[in-house]
Amino acid sequence: MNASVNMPITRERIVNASWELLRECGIEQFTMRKLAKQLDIKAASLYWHFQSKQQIFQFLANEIAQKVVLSAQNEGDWKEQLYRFGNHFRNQLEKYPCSAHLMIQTVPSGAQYIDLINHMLKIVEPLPISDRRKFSSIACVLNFVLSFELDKYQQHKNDVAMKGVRQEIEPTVGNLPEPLRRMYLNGVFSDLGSDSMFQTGLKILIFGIEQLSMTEKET
Amino acid sequence: MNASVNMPITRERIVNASWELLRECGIEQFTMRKLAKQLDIKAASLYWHFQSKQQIFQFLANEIAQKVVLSAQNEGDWKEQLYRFGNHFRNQLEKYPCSAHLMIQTVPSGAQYIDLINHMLKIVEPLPISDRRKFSSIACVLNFVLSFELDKYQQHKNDVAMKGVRQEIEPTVGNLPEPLRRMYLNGVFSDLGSDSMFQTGLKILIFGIEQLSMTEKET
DNA sequence: ACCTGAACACCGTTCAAGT
DNA sequence: ACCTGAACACCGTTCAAGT
Repeated sequence: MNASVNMPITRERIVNASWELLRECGIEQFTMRKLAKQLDIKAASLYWHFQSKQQIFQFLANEIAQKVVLSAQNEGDWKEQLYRFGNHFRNQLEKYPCSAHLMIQTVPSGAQYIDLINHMLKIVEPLPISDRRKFSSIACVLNFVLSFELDKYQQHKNDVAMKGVRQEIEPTVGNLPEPLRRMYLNGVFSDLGSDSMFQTGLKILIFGIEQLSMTEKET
Repeated sequence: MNASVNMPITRERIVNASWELLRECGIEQFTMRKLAKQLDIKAASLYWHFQSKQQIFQFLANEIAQKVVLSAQNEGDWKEQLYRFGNHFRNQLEKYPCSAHLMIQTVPSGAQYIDLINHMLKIVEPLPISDRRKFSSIACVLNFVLSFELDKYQQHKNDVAMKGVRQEIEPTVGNLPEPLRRMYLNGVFSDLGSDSMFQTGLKILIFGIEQLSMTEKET
């Protein structure tokens, strides 16, 4: 598959091939044997460079975290920063296949992951709330962005699975309960992973964090 | 394993055994062969009752969704309702093993899942915002609760994996960056899946949704 | 109708052996 | 140091055959 015939196998080449394989097959079809084939070696050879499949995934997740932190920029007050960061984070996730899956499956022990958390903590640092609440706040944002991408991936998978099998879902529209039915007919579901939905969610979170700080101040 | 020697295999018995197996092994070790062994039958037999492992998972997820909707009660204004529902949802998820995993992996096509969405939509129905924003709002809440349980599960897995290997994490505390270091020393991480963290997250979301409605009204 | 034996086409991982 | 052959201990799923 790979053009390079005799280039030595490096960690970097394995990582590149992994991204390619993830893009082609998705994470559930990602296989050590397929990965090896892509590099024109045998599966067993991979274990000289990485001690397990899980470790490869960890490495990929760390790479994403690193990219996110490195290319992030902080300007403006905490609200602007958090808003910008949310969007930036999402943009980065979209560049890598299965990125959200990788980050969720991963134990957040890598240095890059820690940097990511810390970067977010610094944004909410000036807020007049307890450390616990700061942490809760950024956990919300992090989980929101990740699960947003996760949902989009799931939905895309459903879409390709349902290809042409629309007749199985169409008849059920009739007995959808209200208000779901109305929303479905208004096409609310067609923009399930859309940008506007993301912006709304992020807005909710930032509004909420702001409000949390304000009520805290009073007490 | 099961006491019943000659009871016929029913869908219900398979489902019960599945819950048991999930509780014992977790979702990643859930195996058709193990499930069969628990019922004193062969793996192949399961395929007469369910067409695939995925379908069993779907069924379990639907069962959770159903329980959540059925035992939910709506009192008070939308804020109270949403707050109560968030807690109720989480309580139900905690009763079932791997519940969040099941619900995330699942395609939200089952009637029970639809009822769940619809139940939440009804709560935010009186809000003066567009349908799209209503949908975004409840998606946020849903994802929050699910990813909260997901994180807790992950963290628990890490804990048992790290059992007695503390010395590998302890030395790194020294070079944790600020403000993460301070928070770690203050024990913020010890209550990672705690109730107070959940309440804070939920509060943020509800505050945020409220704020969203207020700014919408102005325009 | 319901269950099983036996197989198929895979997995991740290990390890002695090769170069 | 780096790679492979061959195996181990599994998977989910199918299907002819049994009762």
